[in-house]
Amino acid sequence: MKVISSEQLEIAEKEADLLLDEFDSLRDLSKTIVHVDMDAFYAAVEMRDNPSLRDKPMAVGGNSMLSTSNYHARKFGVRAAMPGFIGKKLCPELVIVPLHFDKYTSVSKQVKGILGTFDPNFCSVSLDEAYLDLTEHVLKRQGLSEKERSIICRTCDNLDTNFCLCDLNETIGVTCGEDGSVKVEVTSPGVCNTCRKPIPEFELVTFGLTVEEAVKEMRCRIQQRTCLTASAGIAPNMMLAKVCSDMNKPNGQYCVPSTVEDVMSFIRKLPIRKISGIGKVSERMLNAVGVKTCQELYDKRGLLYHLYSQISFNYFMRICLGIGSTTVERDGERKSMSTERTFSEISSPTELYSKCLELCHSLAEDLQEEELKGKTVTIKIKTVKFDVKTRASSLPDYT
DNA sequence: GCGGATCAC
DNA sequence: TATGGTGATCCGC
Repeated sequence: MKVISSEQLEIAEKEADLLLDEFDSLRDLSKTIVHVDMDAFYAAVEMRDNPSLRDKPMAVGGNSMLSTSNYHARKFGVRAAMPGFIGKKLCPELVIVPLHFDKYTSVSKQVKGILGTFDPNFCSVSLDEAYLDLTEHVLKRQGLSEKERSIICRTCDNLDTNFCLCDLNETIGVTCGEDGSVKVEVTSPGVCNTCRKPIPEFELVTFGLTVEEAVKEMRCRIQQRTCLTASAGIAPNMMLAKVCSDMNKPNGQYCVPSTVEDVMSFIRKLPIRKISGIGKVSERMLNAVGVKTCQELYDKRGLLYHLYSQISFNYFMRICLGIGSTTVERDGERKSMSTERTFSEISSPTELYSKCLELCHSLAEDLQEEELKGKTVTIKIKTVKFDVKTRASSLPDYT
C-alpha cells in the first residue's frame, strides 16, 4: 500500500470502472434462483427420531469433531467444525450424538424428490443444500389450479410420536369442488394406513402464484414429508440466493426482487464474510485495508486492483455489483479423489509405510468403483504440530 | 507441474 | 487428553 501513489489509484479506479461497466451490462435479472438449506440438518434428524434430545443442547459428531449442533447448543457457542471436547467445555450439558449417515442420506433423498418437482435440473451442493432455477416453474405455476397448489398440513407442528408422522398428502385425498374450490376428503378416517397410528389434526393450505408462494409450498412439503424444516433464499442469481437463505434461518425465507435497485440496496450493507468464498482469512485481509461491507469493495476498488490478482479482483467487482451465476448446473467430471486419516503419533518408518499402504489400497478401491485412473499422485502428511506437507508427482501414464 | 493455502460443507 | 475428511481452486514459483 505504501508504494501505491494517488495517481496509480486514480488510474486503477478508471480501469475498475471499465470492468464494472462491462459486468453491469452483462447483468442478467431474468432468472429466479433459489437456494434451499435444511436447518441444522443432522441435529434436526437426530432430534426428530429421539424426542428426549429435543429440549437439550446437543451436537452430532464425535469427541474429535462436531458436524453440527442444534440451536439450543449454539447459544453456548457450540458450532460445527468444533472438537467435541471444546463443545463440552463451553456447555458441560452438551449431548453428543454419533453420526448416522445412512439416515441423513435417505432423508436427503426424500427432500430431493420434492425439489425435483419444482426444478428437474436442480443442483445439490451437499446432503442438506441445493440450488434450483424456478424460472420455468413460476411460468408454469400461473396455469396451475387451486388444487394443484394445495397441500395438507398438520395444524400443530409437534412431533408427538403417538400420532401418525407420515406425509398426510399420501394418506388423505383432496377433491375439487364443482365451483373449482378445494375440499378435503379423509379417505382413511382416524387411522393412518401405513403406520396404524391416529391421524393428527390437519388443514388444507393453498399457496399463491408468486415465487415466494412457490418456495413456501416447497418448504411446507419438505416439512410434511420429513418433519424437518428448511430455509430458502430467492434471488436473481446463486450468489445472492445463498446469502438470502441465511437471512431468516431457521424455518424462514428471504427474497431479493429482480431489479438493479433491490439488488444494490441489498448488497451494499452486506458484510463481505456473508459471501460464499470469502472465509476467515480473506475477511481479515480485506478488513485490514478497510473493507468490511460489499459497498466498501467498490469504494476501495482502486486499492484492491493493485493488491490482488486479476481473478480475485474480478470476483470482488462481481460481488459488489451483486452479480453471480445464473445457471444452476450439475457439476462436471470429478478432478481428484483422495483418502486421508488422522491417527495418533507414529514415527517408525515401517509403521508409516504400512499406514500409507493401507490408504493406497483403500484409494485404489474407490478409484476402481468409479472406473477411474489418476495421473498425478499426491502424498500428504500432517505432523504432530499440525503442519501439513504435500508432495506430488505426475506419472507418464494414467495408473 | 508443484507446494502452500484457503474455502465450503 | 484431545482439533475430520473430501474436493475444488488460487497463488507464486
